[in-house]
Amino acid sequence: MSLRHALIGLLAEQPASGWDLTRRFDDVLGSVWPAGHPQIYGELRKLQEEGLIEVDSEGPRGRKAYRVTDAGIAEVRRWLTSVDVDHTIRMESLLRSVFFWLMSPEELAAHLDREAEYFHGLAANLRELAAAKDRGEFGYSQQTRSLRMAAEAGARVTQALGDWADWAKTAP
Amino acid sequence: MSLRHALIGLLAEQPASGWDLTRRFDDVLGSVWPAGHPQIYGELRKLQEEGLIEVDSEGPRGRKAYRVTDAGIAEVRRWLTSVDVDHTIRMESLLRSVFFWLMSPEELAAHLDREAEYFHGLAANLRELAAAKDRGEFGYSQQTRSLRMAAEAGARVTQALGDWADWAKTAP
DNA sequence: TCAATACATGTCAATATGAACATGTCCAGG
DNA sequence: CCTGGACATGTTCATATTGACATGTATTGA
Repeated sequence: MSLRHALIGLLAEQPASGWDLTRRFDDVLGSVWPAGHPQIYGELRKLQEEGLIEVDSEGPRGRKAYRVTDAGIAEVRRWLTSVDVDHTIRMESLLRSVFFWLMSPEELAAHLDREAEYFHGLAANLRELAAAKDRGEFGYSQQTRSLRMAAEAGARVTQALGDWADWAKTAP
Repeated sequence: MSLRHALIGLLAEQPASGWDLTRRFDDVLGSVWPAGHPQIYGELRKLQEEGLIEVDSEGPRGRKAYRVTDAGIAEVRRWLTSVDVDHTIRMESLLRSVFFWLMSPEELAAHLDREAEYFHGLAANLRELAAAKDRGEFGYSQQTRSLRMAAEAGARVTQALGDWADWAKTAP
């Protein structure tokens, strides 16, 4: 389970509330690790009980911002450096491709058109995001450089999938 | 939830038991949609109750092979043609990249080396599988052609990730 | 013949995930 | 003033997923 480490990692950048983290998951991590607010609030409580994070400040409307502890940093670093990567790539697009033979040629062509459009569009967005980071629009912090690498990975993967859909349309 | 449709889809190729399906998930679908046998047996029972599959034959050691029904075919086709694709790509490799800044340069370099090796190796395997299919080693059925397309997608995505890891090693 | 291995199905408990419901606060604009 | 929208946190229920445990059968090779 990577959610806890992702939360600690995000808090290592800066203190944030459950609400903040929910939005960051929506924006940044939603496409690779979705998490709704019920899961996030629950996990934050557990992390606090375990001493990996602590309350940083309390704000208006019951807002509670958390901050990472030394133990939390150690834990996320242990995860990054000592825990084997789970290389499962859970992707419905790919799962469906195993069952393309159950679609008519027309249905398949329409499906591949939609997929190609989606992936090429996403790839373009990610390339633009990467270019903006290269232009320095987000500064040059270590965190930004990591996000730059993540954007590059996303751009390459979605480009590959868009190209694949184009290829599949013309495949034997 | 795609598990039920994946099970129906696999049964549409040929009747199979829970055991058979567990192995096919391990072999073929495990890297894009993992499922352990408890989940599979449970889902088969539900699918049978709903009339989407039925028992085809019973064999030694309590083996029960299922076969898809017309309703099952209709349901998987409905999924393929009418249900929006969930484009979430759940991938721990990519999630971790957002937190690379928490690793030392040496740790990161070692990590990227391992990732590059893993993805390039997997890409090579998938390309060889695709080539074997192109040589006709698995026949030329519609199902084989779909698996050929799936292998192509896997090869392109893993190649892109391997290339990305190489790129990231030299990134600013 | 006996033991190891592969076959085959299942339950149970714990955890993860997602959708819906519930509650209340702050702030901006009419 | 008051109302709608964004902020903020939670619970509850249903379902999905994983890992551990449990049971027993057929086959193969020593």
